[in-house]
Amino acid sequence: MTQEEKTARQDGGVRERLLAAALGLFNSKGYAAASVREIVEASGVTKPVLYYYFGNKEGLYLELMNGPLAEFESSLKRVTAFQGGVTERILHFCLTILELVRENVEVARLVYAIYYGPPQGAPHIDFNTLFDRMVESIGEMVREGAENGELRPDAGQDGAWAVISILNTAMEEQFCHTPPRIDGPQMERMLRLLMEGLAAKTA
Amino acid sequence: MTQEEKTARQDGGVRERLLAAALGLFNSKGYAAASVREIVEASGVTKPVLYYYFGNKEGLYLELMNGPLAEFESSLKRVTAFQGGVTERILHFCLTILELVRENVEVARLVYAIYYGPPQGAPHIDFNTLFDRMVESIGEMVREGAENGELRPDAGQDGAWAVISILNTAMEEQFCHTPPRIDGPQMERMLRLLMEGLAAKTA
DNA sequence: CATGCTACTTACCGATCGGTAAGATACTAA
DNA sequence: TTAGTATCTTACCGATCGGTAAGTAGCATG
Repeated sequence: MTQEEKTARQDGGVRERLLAAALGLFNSKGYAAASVREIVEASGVTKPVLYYYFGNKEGLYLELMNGPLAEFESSLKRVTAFQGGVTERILHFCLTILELVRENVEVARLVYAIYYGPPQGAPHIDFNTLFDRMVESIGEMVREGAENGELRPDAGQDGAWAVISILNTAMEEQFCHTPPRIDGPQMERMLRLLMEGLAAKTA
Repeated sequence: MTQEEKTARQDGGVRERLLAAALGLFNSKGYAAASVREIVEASGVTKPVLYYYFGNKEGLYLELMNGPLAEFESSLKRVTAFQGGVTERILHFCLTILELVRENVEVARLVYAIYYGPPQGAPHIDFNTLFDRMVESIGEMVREGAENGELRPDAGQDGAWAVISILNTAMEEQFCHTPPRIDGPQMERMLRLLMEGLAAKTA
């Protein structure tokens, strides 16, 4: 066996296979009802391998979550750098987030299931900071819009939450329906209707 | 033992206690992770009693769901009878639905967990018709408003879905946060902002 | 009192659960 | 070749799972 073959054994993709299988099964059955036995069977390895790589079921779950979460969080940071009028910035923000969700539907689905569902014995993961970050960013944009006269002065919290509602529901649609009943263009149109209600009155 | 005491034994509330315990545990742990043992323990009876009344775990779950679902559905029918301008009708509709959710937070929480989460081995319950009914009612009101000139002619699907988004997110807030970040009055303000964007242009 | 029914208990079942000890295999370095 | 390490397997563990058979207690009726 050569050095490359050693690499192949070391990096035979066991970790990735386990993570992929776990994602699928946690999504389709939930944490509690997805057994270690079926996860390893779907990965083509034996049970102690899972314990070798991840310590236990919880460790697998935490690693499954923490990777995409960090990625999503860094993407969230980047998207707030967009420049333009407030309406265009809000649209850009929401469309980018929605695209992110569409590119990671399975992970997003699991995140939402965890957020809305019971823990099922799974270790606690706090998604609030992520969602709160989005709420905050949108709130900041609406506030700026109200201050610079682009949006009505009383747009504030209510306006921000109305934007968040449209984004949130559009995101949820990506994994609740096949095909989703709301796509990017439709969410944009919805937001534009709302932004008209938020617009400063010039008459 | 008298006839009243017989009644007491027959109606000692065992069914209700089992349903209440199941609701709490399904909500806090999920269907799969909530065991029959802990449900009966929380009810103060023994395991075969659950099987006596409900046949099995699935039967308990189905009965737990079907009761409130039927109630929610009949409430939904009644709420569409309200008369008034389209904006007022939409507001009334959404506020009533939100109030219904607030009065049945535990059931609503479980419904959402089921809707967004994996089945966990639980029997399938179709919530789509319920949600679809709401989507349809709101769509109908927006359509009427566009036809009678109260709303802009292109309000249609996008406007309806924007309303649904706000209602949906407000509903979810009732069990995601304590206290919820969106209450009835705030949802109303959000909807009014949106309705301004949907309003027919008279200028 | 005997019988039948309802509501409930005790004790048990086979199956599956997450996890682990002991061992085997492959590889590398000395 | 030996020793150590990484990666993996077989076989097993105690605990819990949903479910059930057999029995008991309470009650009403004839």
